[in-house]
Amino acid sequence: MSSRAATRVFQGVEEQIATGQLKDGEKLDEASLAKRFQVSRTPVREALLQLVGSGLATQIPKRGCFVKAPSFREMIEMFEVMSELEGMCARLAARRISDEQLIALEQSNRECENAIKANDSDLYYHKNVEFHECIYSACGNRFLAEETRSLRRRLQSFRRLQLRVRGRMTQSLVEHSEIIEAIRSGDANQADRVSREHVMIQGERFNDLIAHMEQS
Amino acid sequence: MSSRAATRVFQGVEEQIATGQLKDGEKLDEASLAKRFQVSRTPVREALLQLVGSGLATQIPKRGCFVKAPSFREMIEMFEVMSELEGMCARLAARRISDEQLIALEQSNRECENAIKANDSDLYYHKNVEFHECIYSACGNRFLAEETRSLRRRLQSFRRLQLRVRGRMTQSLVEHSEIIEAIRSGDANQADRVSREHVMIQGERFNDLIAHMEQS
DNA sequence: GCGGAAAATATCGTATACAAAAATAACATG
DNA sequence: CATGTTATTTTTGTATACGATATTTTCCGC
Repeated sequence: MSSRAATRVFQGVEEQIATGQLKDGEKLDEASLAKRFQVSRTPVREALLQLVGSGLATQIPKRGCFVKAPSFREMIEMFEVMSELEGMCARLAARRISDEQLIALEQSNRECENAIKANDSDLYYHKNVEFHECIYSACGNRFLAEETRSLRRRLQSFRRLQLRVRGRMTQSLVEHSEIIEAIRSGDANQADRVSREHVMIQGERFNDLIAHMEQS
Repeated sequence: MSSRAATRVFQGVEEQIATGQLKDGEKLDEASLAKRFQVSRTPVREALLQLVGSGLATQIPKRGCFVKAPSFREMIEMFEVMSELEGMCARLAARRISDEQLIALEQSNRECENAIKANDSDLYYHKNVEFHECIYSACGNRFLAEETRSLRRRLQSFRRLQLRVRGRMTQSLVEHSEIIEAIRSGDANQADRVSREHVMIQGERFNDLIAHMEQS
């Protein structure tokens, strides 16, 4: 439980947008949110500011705040950028990774493997984050790492769904191995290429998922 | 004059950070800022939130807000990412640009040329922004365009200095022509490569500039 | 009955007041 | 003199109150 009311509101609304309880275009009324979260308007306003800042809402001057859930198109666009950033991280990591960092990378991939063997998709989810975190740390560009992390967080809620797609975890692991191999051998171009594909495949899976959801 | 006090404070502090009046690590005291800008603490707090959101300040819980001017290293890192994003925009634009957009791109470059002939570096600055804006629009990925714009804004104040470096404007124009040529011929790889270099050269110039400033 | 103007109402942005938490300072005790 | 405890003070976070502006409603003239 966060000590800050503003943070609670922010995360609460964020959650409700991600889960679809708050739909695109819906009005984020300050008074209603204040009542719903049992706080005053002040922290609600701060939360809304942050939501606008992180692109989850839009503020039409003197008209109010509205939910801005990413459209299908925007999701694809975000994946396109994500694949570029992941590729860049891997490319730089291939050149700059230290021995210790390489060991940590390999270790985290083994843990991914164990999670699959245990058929624990939640565990896999976390270990997968760790795997990519290793690459971000190893890219030697903290700004890039932070930007990539930020975008990852934004795609996170959708990403969690993707892993439940049949066979995705195993396939993902194969791709991880390819990434590791490229980084280990210092092949920047290959690391870049494989990482991009790793993300874009998820984008395609996401596509499948949406299509599947729309059918039912 | 902005109608919002919060915005005035935000832009004011942003400006003072960019110009070095507010130095790295300096405390952003709510009460002082409120007095300085002749407003109450409420809009000051909103401004600080936005500053933190855009990475210009850090908030240590229960300790206050502090200026976080990018270090030299961070600047280099940001340029590294910027070159990747610009490259991506150009690469996608090479594949997706429409005839009208291509014409607009060529037009804005001619205007850059005129600005140089008139030796008007301020005008060149704006026309240069327009030139790149054309590419962003043509990349067919609005999310990417917005991210690139955002990072450009963040590097903006430094960028303005770079243009005053001797001969930079003319050199920049040559690079623009190369970018246009690559995009016109639909050579995505070339567009990517040239655009990256276009940005990275600026990064290097920035490096020169800093080195020069440190000497004096 | 319809269009437009004016009043009423809602809502946003800002100011101020208050409460809670933490840092600093002062003090007492060993 | 040092250390631990307590009090003071600073500062943060939240609530509420007020003024301004936009929107809606109502009412009057046509």
